Amino acid sequence: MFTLSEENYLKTIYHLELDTSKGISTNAIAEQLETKASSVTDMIKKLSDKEVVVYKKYKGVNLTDSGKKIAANIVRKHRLWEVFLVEKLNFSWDEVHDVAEQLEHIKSPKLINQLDALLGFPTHDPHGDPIPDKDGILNTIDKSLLSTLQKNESGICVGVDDSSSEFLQFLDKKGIILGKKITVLEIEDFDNSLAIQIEDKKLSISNKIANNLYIRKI
Amino acid sequence: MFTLSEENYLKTIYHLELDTSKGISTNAIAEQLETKASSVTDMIKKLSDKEVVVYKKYKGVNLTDSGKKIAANIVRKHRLWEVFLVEKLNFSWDEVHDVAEQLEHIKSPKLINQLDALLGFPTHDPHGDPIPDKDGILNTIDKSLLSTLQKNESGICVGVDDSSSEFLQFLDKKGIILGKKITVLEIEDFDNSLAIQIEDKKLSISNKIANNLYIRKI
DNA sequence: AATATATTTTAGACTTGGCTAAAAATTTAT
DNA sequence: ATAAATTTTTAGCCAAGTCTAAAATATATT
Repeated sequence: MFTLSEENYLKTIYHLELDTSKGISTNAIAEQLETKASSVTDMIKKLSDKEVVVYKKYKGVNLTDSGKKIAANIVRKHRLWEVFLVEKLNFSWDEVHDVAEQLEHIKSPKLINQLDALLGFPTHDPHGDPIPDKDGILNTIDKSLLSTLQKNESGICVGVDDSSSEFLQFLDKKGIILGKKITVLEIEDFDNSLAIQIEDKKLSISNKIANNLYIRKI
Repeated sequence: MFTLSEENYLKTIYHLELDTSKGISTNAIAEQLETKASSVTDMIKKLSDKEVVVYKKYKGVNLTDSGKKIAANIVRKHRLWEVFLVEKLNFSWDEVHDVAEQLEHIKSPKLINQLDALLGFPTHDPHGDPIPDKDGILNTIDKSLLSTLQKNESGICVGVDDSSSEFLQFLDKKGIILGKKITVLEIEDFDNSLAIQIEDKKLSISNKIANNLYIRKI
């Protein structure tokens, strides 16, 4: 069994491993968890003793298969709870993260299986991130940043990179909603801002926005 | 804000105060929490500093109004989660306690209010215990132990005293369900066992059972 | 009322998870 | 290739929450 702290470390390493194939540095972990590298070193030793990570001094850390499974299960719980909060409890997608961060540590396999069923076995959370299955397998779909579309190309909005409250509320305000079709009408050379069409609305968005919004090309 | 441990102490004192009007002894708390009296003394000092309990050395402890409110809110969360598990996730009433024990510590007022609404503002948990309202007020109903009924008297089954898994499963097996009408057909002098009628079934139950089952007299 | 018994508190220690500051190893730059 | 800069680890300390053993207080007995 793992403590709250251990679970948070595993989850953090899991997320960091999705971006790089190398060993995860103590510094990178410390930054994510808002703690100090020295504390990370201590914790990694514990996790290494429990055989959920492999650790070579000064060389970074990686999850073992068993560690990966545990971490994926925490992510699974987090994302299922997010779906629950939005679908059943009328939370908006920018309100769910902190609560899911707490709920993900509840230990009860039956609870999660039943929750999964209640929600109709969702495959993605409210931000478009995939929900790992019971075995920790991630069903990743083929998504691209909106900024990679050429003029006159279209895509279905399928997720966000930045899922901060501010960004999500901004998208709400603009009427940008997952599942909607976006067409690039124009790309401005001088600042890479985009003129896009979503539903029957035309709007202009900055390059920064386009770099944080995922679409599935069509 | 209160730690997990502090919340568990407050909840325990709250429950103990429902039984006696005196100060709650450190020993009583230690027994409930499966810890040692010395640990309880330490924690009580902390809670006293935070002004959620009043404490006189060697004289036991009591909740302040503010402590009572906090404790009632934890109990409220516990019981709402129990209803959720039974009503929405198909848990049986003997499976909910341990999970609710975890869920009661999740901090999010919106979560609880929405959950309350989703469940239709229930007044009692699956064991018949009342759910404190937002202000911590307990809507206690007039209930008696089944063992207090005389021959040929009847009552509606409204709760259990012992809510251990074993007892609850026993009741399931016998077909004794909250809300059903029970009539005492016979009281045996030598062991105080009861012959009862519930729905169209007649069965015999021991005095121990009758001492753990609440009914509302009719 | 004095003593015996039971309860409660204090004192000191341990574990977990964290910190700072200094030392060690690694990487980058000259 | 060596010096400088950066990263990582080690060493030692701290707070929360718990424990055991001993001391203090309260309660029960004669």
